[in-house]
Amino acid sequence: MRLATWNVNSIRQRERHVAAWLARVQPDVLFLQEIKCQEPDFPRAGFEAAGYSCAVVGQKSYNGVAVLARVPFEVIHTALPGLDGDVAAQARYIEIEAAGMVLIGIYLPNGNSGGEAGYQGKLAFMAALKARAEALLAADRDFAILGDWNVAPTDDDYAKGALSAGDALIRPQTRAAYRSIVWLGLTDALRAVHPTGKLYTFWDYQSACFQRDCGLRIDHALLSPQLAERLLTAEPDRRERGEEQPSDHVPVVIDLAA
DNA sequence: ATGTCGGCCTTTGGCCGA
Repeated sequence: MRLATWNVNSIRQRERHVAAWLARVQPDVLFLQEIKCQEPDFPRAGFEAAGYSCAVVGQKSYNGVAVLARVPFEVIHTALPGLDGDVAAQARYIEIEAAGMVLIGIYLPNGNSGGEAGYQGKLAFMAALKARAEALLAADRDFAILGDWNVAPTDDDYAKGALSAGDALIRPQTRAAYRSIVWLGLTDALRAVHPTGKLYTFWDYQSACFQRDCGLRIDHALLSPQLAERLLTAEPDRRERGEEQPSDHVPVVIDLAA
């Protein structure tokens, strides 16, 4: 079972990249973030022709998530249960059931815009996500949460100079909230496979960041305990960042046994 | 060197978000 997540920074700009990537990597389930369109404008036809069913949670201009899957699935939630306020109206969450698992795709608020209220929205999203994970653990479900978390969990997870001190991606409260989710008993798949050292999933378009490997690890896949026992590999696909007109994020691919 | 993208309105440039 191959799971993946990719912030594509506009699906209409990246349709060909995604189609080629599906053909090359053959994921069973791919979560997308920042599709930046409403559901009717999602270019589903090409993906469906390639054997991938699509579920889309879109909005105009910003945000937007989707899932493409070549295994049968059912959409369970299109918004994060328990979340209120402005951020709750944004297209940032999709939850499906597939192959006996609950699979969640998220686009967590960046938290650097909108002042302190914007940052509080990020924390509110993380609190509600923690509650959702707790509920799934209590129900003894196998689950994974994949997506753009907009959190660089430790100092190994961003290049020096890639972020300013006080950035919402590394604020202590941000990291504490991330840890509190992991510490429920989940496994950060990339770090389970690559425990130390530089490991990035995003390079800013500005200042030749990719050429200088001035990146961030902000796209994560967290696995519930029983799924973690099935973890085989977890890799960022850096190759995609070197393609023509790439997204600023690369896909993260997780392989589970059976 | 406030540097690059994407979307959209205020629309052929400026703004926001990232």
